Amino acid sequence: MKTPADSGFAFPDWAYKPESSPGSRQIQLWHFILELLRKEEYHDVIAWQGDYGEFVIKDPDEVARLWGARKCKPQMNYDKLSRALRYYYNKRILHKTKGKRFTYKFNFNKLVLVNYPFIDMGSGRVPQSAPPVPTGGNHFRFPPSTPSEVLSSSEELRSPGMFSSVARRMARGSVSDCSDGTSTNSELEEAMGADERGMGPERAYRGLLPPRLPHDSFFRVYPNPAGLARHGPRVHPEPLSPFPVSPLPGPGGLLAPTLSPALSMTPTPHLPYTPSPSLSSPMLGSHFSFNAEDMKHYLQAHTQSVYNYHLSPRAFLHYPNIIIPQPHRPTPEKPAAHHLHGQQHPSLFSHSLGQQPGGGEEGQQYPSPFKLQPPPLGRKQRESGSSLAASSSSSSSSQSSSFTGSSQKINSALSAGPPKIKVEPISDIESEEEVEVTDISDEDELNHIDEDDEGDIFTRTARHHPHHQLNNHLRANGNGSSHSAPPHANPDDDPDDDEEVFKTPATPSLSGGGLAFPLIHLKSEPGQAAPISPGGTRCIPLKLRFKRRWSEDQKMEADGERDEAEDKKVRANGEEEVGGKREEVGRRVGEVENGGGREGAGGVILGLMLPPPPTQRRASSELQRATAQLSLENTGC
DNA sequence: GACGGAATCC
DNA sequence: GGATTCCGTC
Repeated sequence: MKTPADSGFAFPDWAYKPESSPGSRQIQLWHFILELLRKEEYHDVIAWQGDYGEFVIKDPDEVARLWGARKCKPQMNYDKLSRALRYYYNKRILHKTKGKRFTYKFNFNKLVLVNYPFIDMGSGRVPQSAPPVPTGGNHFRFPPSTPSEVLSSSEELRSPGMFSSVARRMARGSVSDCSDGTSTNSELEEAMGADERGMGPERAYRGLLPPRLPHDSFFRVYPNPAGLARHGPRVHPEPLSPFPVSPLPGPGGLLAPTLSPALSMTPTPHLPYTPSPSLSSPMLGSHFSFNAEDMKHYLQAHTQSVYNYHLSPRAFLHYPNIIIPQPHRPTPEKPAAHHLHGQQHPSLFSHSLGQQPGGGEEGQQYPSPFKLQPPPLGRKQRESGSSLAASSSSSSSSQSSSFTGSSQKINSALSAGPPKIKVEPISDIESEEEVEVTDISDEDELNHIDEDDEGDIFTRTARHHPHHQLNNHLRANGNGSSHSAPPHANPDDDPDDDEEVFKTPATPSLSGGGLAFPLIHLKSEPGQAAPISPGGTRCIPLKLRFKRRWSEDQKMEADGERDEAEDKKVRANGEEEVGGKREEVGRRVGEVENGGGREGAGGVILGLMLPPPPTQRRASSELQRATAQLSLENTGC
């Protein structure tokens, strides 16, 4: 059982970060930890112990030394290393086992979802050291509800040794170019068996993968488009529940997936198990058994759900061409239409999901079957009432392009009154306790998804996105399309943002595909004409929009000119107050001019400020000038 | 020992 | 971005 070297657990090449490439010093600490953990040579230094995924650093100094050697940081010590480990807390990669010294616990679920988002599901290799399937055959059993239900403490079972190939590869890639002669990697290399050394990466990994099933079969969406979301972990603990499972295959190897550790390392009833933020909560009260076919479906759904709701936005930065459905929600009762079938629009997935530098063929090989879907509406957002409805109703547009942290700034600028949306760093928003859902969906079946431990990263980051805000504002002003204004209307001079929004393929038209909502084109090719929304409304250039507003306000101001004299008298008494307002407005204008709002955030800010109250007419004038200037700067729509 | 902020490096 | 380094706090 515990023969990691023989397990053959294979990750596809794309699963390996370039940091893991041979000679790279950029190996991440958690990689390294796993690397050590799989080596029996280092079991006196660090070893799996305790609950599943839990390990103890038996010799902190030595681990630090090894790490330092690996990173060519001779000054490394446990204090520094532990600091690095603590940074993993927020990332949910790791957490501390309270009360146990030097004991940490991997959150493989998060670890893999973030770092191995496109784990190959077509490989025929299965981790033999994965948690066992008690019943064998094609059936899987979910972990016990509570740790107390399992008493077995087999070290072997605890140890997620299916990382063997990963670690093997990491070991291969961990050859340090340090010349101090203390390279940990040399030790690790030596620790590897001859068979491992003899097998090149191509054979050891890539060779294991094909033949693969096409993605459209692997990631085929269920007949019920909403089925994915309907099988949430807590409300409907059904086979599609998006929590990890032990994907051991049946004799026929129906699944035969090369699963992410998150999936494969799920504890079984034999394993002691302590709920962890992301592993346990969906499992609570779940005790299932189902066949491999169900498992396959689940895995498909799970994988897709990862992309819909759970994946770290960072992972998406590598997949710039994803098209995000832009739900138009005149009738919130149509959430099912959000779930698109990948095979229906294969062109949508023509973009590459591969992220391996220099390995573009991988991405071409595996076009994305995923599209982001509007996350469900959370309780808090639902309860927030209609005041937020306008914002929520267009949140779907925001999700399409808001994998940036910059939206937080915008959100704060937009927030008037008590914030209804809690904006947190990405690293913090995955907290199960902190999940706040903002979506346009009213369908309860969807809502529990966002209560997953994985959190709804996209949801929260997306809904604050300036694109969304601007679109929302434009709609509110009646200037925009009845549908979401394409983000083309947004000035986006920030090249950084360009990297963080999904790019739209040349053939993005899903509008004719029977979708109940139009797609939002997150980014168009340079020079591309403003798209026509499915409703037929052409994008109104921001410049023109500002111009209109400018004209209106000019007219209004001219009308109010007659009152100016009287106003001055009043102002003479209230100069201080008005000045304060002017200062405030000026400050906000300054934010715009200073680029305080990216991606058209200025328009958003301005939009919320308009029309100004009569007492701020002068400030409005300044604002208008700033607006005009801004509009001139924003040439594109 | 553990935690996390802050500055800094790469 | 992912550490590394330093440090104050508990």
